[in-house]
Amino acid sequence: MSILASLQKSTIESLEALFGQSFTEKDFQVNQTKPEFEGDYTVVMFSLVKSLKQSPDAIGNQLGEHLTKNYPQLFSAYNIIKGFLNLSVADSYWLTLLQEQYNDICFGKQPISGKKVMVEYSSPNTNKPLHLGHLRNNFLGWSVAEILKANGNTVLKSCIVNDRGIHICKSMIAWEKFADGKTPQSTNTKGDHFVGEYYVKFNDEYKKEIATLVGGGMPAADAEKEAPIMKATQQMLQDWEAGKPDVIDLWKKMNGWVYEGFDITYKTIGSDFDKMYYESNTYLLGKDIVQTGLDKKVFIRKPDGSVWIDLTADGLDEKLVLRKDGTSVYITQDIGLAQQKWDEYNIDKSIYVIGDEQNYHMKVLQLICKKMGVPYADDIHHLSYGMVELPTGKMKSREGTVVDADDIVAEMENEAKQKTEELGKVKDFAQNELSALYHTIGLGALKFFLLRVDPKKKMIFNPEESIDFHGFTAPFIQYNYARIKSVLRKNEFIKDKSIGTNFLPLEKELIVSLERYGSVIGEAANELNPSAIAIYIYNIAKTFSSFFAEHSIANAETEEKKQLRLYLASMTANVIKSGMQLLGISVPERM
RNA sequence: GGUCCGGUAGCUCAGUUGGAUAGAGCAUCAGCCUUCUAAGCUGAGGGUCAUUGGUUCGAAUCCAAUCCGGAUCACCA
Repeated sequence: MSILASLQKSTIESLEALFGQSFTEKDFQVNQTKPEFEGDYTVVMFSLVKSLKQSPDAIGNQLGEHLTKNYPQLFSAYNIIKGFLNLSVADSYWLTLLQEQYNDICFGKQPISGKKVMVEYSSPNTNKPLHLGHLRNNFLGWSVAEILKANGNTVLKSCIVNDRGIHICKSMIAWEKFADGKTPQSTNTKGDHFVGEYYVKFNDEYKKEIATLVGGGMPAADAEKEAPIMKATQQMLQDWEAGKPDVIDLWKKMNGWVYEGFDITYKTIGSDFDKMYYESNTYLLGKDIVQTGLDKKVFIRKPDGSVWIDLTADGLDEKLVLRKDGTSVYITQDIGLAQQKWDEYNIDKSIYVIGDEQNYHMKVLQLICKKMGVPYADDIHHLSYGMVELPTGKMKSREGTVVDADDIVAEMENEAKQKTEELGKVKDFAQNELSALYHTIGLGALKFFLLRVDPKKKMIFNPEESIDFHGFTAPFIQYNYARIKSVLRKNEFIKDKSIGTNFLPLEKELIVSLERYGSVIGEAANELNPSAIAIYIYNIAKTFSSFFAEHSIANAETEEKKQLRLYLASMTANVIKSGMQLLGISVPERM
């Protein structure tokens, strides 16, 4: 049990003993004590004043007295300032914690609870390479999955690949028209980048054709539909759906190129999946559910044959679920795929990591599920994250204004290489060790940069300014980890040696922070928010860094102090490594 | 226009769900390497928490109105 939970429990027991009423942890608030006051945790008295009809200080005195007298193993002292009861946790509590946990790599994590969660993330299109926005999605999804695991859930990572549709046909048409038989191999280009070039080519050509038509006097709206390359693309989509062999062959060939490219990127950034869904397999799903919905009168069929759901009563609009020709739309397959996930895996919760531009869509999906009365409707959760934008605005693959994923990773690794060489601390590393280190630092800095902010906030990335390696960054945390490991390599624990009986302020601050790790994992899991972990780990590293500058471990005043500090350092290293792992960031033994 | 999200230091962001004098990093300035890794440490300056009103012991946090920015409201996905 965490010290916070113990404090809540003992406070309830004390209040009940003192005042003969029953209480819950919601009747009072517990905070960490501000550094300018004496104590570790603070119980705020004001909320108790009304029901107890006594002054805050009077209640605080009785409670503080009762807690220190009856729970001496937990609390050693108290003071009251303006209605805040500040409690000092007994040093023996922290010392015991340290002795028991200093070398436990599972510290803070929950045992398996049996809950099964699916996290869908990444969801790429097979007509272009991944960009910085996809990286935010990938890092978030992967990290949330790890955080949920650490909190006791069984997690399945899934991915729906957007591998068919008009946008895929666009790059296919452009390749047919302009490539002259070129391939990724013949041009020595990564497959996803190769295909992406033709997606851009399509749009260039499409714009030209529109301009010509408009120049000839056609209204712009008509020109968009009448442009020959667009008509050819639409014909190709129909041929694809009809299964025309040469189109299918081309589709398979070009998707194959993209997958070869994606495999490399996913391997580099450390994304993995337990289950792949392909839209080419799922796009017909959901049609039978629409029929059920019609029978249940959840959906309505209009005279032209199209099927709709009326969500105006819920503050939304009428939404199409089936076209008049009977073909399905985006939401139709999502309804079907949601069902399939439950049928296949018997999951308790389904999390979709999707950008906030699709908030409306996901709301509609959930509402439809509710109205259909499916049992999992409330267990669908949209983890909505903000877009990554450039100072000039949104990134657009069509127009080539994107920060490419492969490029930015390579740049970060290169940056790591330069800085490492400047510092010259690892001159004895072999070449493969060096490249591994650059990867760890460069990718770590990038992941941390994208994960340290609240997911739901949009973020602006300025390619002109390089991502920092100092301060609130992964390299700073990694650096502190490496410093600890260095100390631990040079100084051995002494068996059965006592670790003394008290703490200096920075030692205390560190152990109090370390103790909170489990609670932080719990919070991050509840809120699906990796930034909670990032901020916490950074603060641990920062506290350690101050401590490290202030006090010597190797030359501590006494053997006891040295042992205590070695334990503290060891536990700090474990928590840093564990927390960074939840973010998908590894930590080097040296740097 | 409807719905939703956001506005905190020059910049990028925290702010424990209503608690004590609003905190970090970057940038600026001043110190600190003959001792465990200076990708570091210590200190300084920097704030009308968009604005106005309300709720109460107490508001950056909750409510209302207003201003500004963004997303979305396709027989696209």
